[in-house]
Amino acid sequence: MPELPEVERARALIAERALGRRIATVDDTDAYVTRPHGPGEISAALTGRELTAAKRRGKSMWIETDGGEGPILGLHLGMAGHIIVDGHAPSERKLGPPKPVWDRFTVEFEDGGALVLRDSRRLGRAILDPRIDRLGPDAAEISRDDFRARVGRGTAPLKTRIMDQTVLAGVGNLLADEALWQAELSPLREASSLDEEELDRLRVRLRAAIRSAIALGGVHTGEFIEHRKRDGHCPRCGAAVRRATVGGRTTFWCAKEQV
DNA sequence: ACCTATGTTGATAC
DNA sequence: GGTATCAACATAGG
Repeated sequence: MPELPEVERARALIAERALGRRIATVDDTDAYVTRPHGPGEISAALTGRELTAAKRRGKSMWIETDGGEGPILGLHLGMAGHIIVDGHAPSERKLGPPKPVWDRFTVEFEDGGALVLRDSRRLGRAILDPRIDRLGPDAAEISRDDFRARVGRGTAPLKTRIMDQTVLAGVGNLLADEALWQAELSPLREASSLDEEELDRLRVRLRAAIRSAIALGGVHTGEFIEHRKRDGHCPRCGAAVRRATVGGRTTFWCAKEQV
């Protein structure tokens, strides 16, 4: 489920519970999650370092060490990853019974606690010195002018455009459907066909949806999300929701209101 | 049992 | 460069 709101909650968890602690050992033996690093490479770089900052842009987060002087640990939750610190999760939703094999990457501290990347699907990542320069501006921070210029162009469908992480960082499939529903815009609209009023409306609604999701616990708390299913109905007007594949992702929208 | 679906990203081809 | 498609992983559900 991780989109921007879930990642922000994970980042906040790290900031609250893991900063100021020194690394004793690192389990980086999952070669897939830590690719392209070799086994022991991340461990060698991080052992003995102190975690000093936890930052985020879109769905990517990273932890600085030794006041920014040490190596940077990049973390990505993929499609099913969670961050656990000393057994605490961000409490955004029930975690199923964890299996030890789901702990793909672990940082143990000198005080005995640990930070774990728990990921049933193994599509999360833990790498050194992640490249965040390819990401667009964070979806929660982007300015009005920047949003107009970056989103309002191209021939791709609007939904595809706002999910392009190089255009705007942080919007996933569910958040996209929620924001487009809030803004009453069709996911199929050609991105460059939006006027400034529509772009501004989308930005405002998107930011509101993000803030709400962070506060309430995740994107699944969105007002439209529970109606986002086959035979669902629009919670505003009652019209049947339409379903289609847009940009390779399953998409639901109110065909009556979203134009 | 078998098939389809799934919140992300990246590689590849046109 | 922009856009579309598929694959990577593993699990859940009809």
